[in-house]
Amino acid sequence: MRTAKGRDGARRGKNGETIAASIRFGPLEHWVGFNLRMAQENAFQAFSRRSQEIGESPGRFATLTLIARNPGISQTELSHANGRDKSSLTPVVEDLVQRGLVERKRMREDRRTYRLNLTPVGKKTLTMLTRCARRHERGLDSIIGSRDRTRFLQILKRIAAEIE
Amino acid sequence: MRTAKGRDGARRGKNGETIAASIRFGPLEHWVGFNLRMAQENAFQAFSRRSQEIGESPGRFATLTLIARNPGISQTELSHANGRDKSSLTPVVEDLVQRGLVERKRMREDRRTYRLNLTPVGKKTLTMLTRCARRHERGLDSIIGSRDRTRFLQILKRIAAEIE
DNA sequence: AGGTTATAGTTTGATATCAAACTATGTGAC
DNA sequence: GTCACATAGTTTGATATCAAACTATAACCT
Repeated sequence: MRTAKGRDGARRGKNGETIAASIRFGPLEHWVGFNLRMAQENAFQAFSRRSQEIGESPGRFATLTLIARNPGISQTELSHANGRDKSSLTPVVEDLVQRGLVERKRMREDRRTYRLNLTPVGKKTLTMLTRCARRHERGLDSIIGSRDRTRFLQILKRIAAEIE
Repeated sequence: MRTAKGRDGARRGKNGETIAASIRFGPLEHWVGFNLRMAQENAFQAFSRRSQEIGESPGRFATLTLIARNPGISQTELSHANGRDKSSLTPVVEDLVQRGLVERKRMREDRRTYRLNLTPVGKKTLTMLTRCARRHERGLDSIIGSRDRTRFLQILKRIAAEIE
């Protein structure tokens, strides 16, 4: 076990174990890009664990929410709203339809387009996932602190919207 | 062109185009997890475009920086520091060694472990990538604003460290 | 109508990632 | 010394993603 090899200072890896200590991050330490990635990936992993407890993939959550809130949404609209390429959505929708969470109908007016809607089963699943997400958010909130939360969220939104 | 189909309100997709408008995000709007993902992914894409201009993959940047700052680091230490599984690093290191950016030597004391170091070519590449990253950071800084930057960074670090 | 162009969704090929199984070395107990 | 166990790195198999090519419809212009 040669983790701390003479130098000192401890740090936590994503599974909570103490990692090699003594790692120098140099400029990464102070750069937003790197820390944004670390925060997002760790938060995503945490949510992933939670949603696996109820047997759903974490990526399904935003998809189901967007369908629930926008009944009849098309796949392309959905993929944009969710920040993914439309081609990524093909297998996801296929799976959701397969498992009876989502209903998919061709539009009359434009037979290229599908309309997506949640089935009752889909709504039930979304309810459970939403409970998961709320617990997850409570965890995040307690880390961020209620004083900074609004500002923090605003900055995240601005980054997503304005970075070029 | 049937993007805005009677409803209103505009929004920007990741390539800057106006997207379907009228999408309702429901609770996602106010949730940190979702907005963290959107911010990170858009920021990463932006950096990706920049680093492609100099012909390097964006993921190489953190890797090279960590090697530069921790000469002789092992692959496992590096993967932890970078928040990736050690197995993900195998092809990356192979590529970097192949292209002469990184030098890789077996340790005497422990012949399971490799030591990684930058070659002169690797250092030069890192210098260019660092310039890219600095431009990227300036973009982020101007979005965040200097008043909130420190606090924002601190929160990101706390999320990465504390979320479970 | 016919031809051009745009759009919705799928397919295909590439990349990045993880987790678990594996190989090889090393460490410690006895 | 030898056997059980731990560790460093690789391999393998699965997943998620993108981008570009493709199919089918639709819209528009003449």
